[in-house]
Amino acid sequence: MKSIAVVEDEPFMREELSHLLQKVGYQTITITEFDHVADQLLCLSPDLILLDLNLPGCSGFQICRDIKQKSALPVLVLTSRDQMRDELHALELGADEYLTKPFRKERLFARIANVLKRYEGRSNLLEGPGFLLDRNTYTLYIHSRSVILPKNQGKLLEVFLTHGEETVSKKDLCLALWGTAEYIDENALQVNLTRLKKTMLSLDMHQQILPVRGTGYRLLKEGEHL
Amino acid sequence: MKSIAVVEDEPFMREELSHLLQKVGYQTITITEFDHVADQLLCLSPDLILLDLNLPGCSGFQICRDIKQKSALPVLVLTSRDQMRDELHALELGADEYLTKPFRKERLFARIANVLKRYEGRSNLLEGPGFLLDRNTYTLYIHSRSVILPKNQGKLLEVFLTHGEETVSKKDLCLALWGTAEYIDENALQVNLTRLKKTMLSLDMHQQILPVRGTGYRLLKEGEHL
DNA sequence: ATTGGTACTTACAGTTGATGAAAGGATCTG
DNA sequence: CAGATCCTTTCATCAACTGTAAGTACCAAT
Repeated sequence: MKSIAVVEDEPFMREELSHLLQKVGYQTITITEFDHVADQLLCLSPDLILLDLNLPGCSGFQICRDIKQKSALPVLVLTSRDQMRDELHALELGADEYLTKPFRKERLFARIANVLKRYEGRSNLLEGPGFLLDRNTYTLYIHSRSVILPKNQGKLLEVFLTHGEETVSKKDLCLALWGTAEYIDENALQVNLTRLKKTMLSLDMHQQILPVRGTGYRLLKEGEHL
Repeated sequence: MKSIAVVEDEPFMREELSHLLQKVGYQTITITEFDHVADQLLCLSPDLILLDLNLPGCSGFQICRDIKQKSALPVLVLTSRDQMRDELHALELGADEYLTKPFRKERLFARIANVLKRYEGRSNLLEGPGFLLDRNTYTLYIHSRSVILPKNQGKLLEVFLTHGEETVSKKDLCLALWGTAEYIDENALQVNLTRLKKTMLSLDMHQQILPVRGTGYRLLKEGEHL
């Protein structure tokens, strides 16, 4: 069953929404504490977020931005503000849909189904700057092309992506490749890294892998120049 | 530059749209012949389709369905009908967005940008009933899982999907596999079909491949039982 | 500048998995 | 039942990924 997080401060509305959604077969999670909403949501990681814009003490826009920055969770903005500016703003921030209150429940359901369908199968897609990586198959999507990375290269790239811009120790890399750090074959790791670098180059990925002497490796930050 | 196909029968509106879109940096393709619209669009394969529902002599719904069945091109339905029923219907058929006329151009642009962003990198995804197939890598997405099909199985599935529910001749299948129908190795084709069937079974795909005696093969229709 | 350590490159061979050939079995249709 | 059509299994070949090995380039401190 798909779960939907309802972020809405007005208690009656919140209950109503939750009830409606449950009736058509969704599991609902209601947010009642409006501090650190984005963090709460990231922690709960529902299948979809219904987000009201008018919240006490915090901006719905900000929440939307935070969520989109730190995850790929779908966000459906639901609000009584009927301002064009708001809608454009929300969409710019990465909201997936925008509905104004009052709404017909059929419309809401249709939009929810639409967004959920749209996200189907993306659950194991890792987002990198300018590309996507499927954690299962190590299929890499970049500039409307797609390539299958060899397993080892995929694993390495996956580790780098999940570590953001921090340095990843060789131990961790070996662990990811062979499940053990016991016997570290530095050379094999080295060769695999070289191969990954080569394929990344051939795909015009501006992302680069830099050595951190004596420690490990890290991704070149966006906009960073050596 | 992204290209947008405008499907709109009213000449003034069509020109207006085309002009607006060009001003903000899109290349536009206007459809002026309303026979076989879906085929025209598939052939042109623009980055996005702006589709009016009220067309002379053909149903916008049908066009939408056809397009979605044979491709994964993004469709933004734009219409003067303000019926809830139409909107729900369009969304069910797979439309990506629904806007009613009259519209503010900012809203249109925002939605277009939204849809385009959403489709980024997915240009070569083929949509089947309940799954997606990457035509490049033959990565299959189903039930939030993903599997890489061997090239031959991928090619076969691709052919079936692009043929909808029609029967595909063995000649066509051989052509897809080996680029030639000259020397048809019936057996090799057979073996590859069997393999595809097996993997489809193992993935719980309710879709099945049926033989059409003496002719070729076809996909089991949705909901059809043997 | 030299030197020891670290990072990189290249070539090669083993392994794995996809493919097509072959042969025989199952199923359909008249 | 007979002939055609369709299916299954097994096996050898081939391509691609991987680790090994050996050697080269780079760096940083003395």
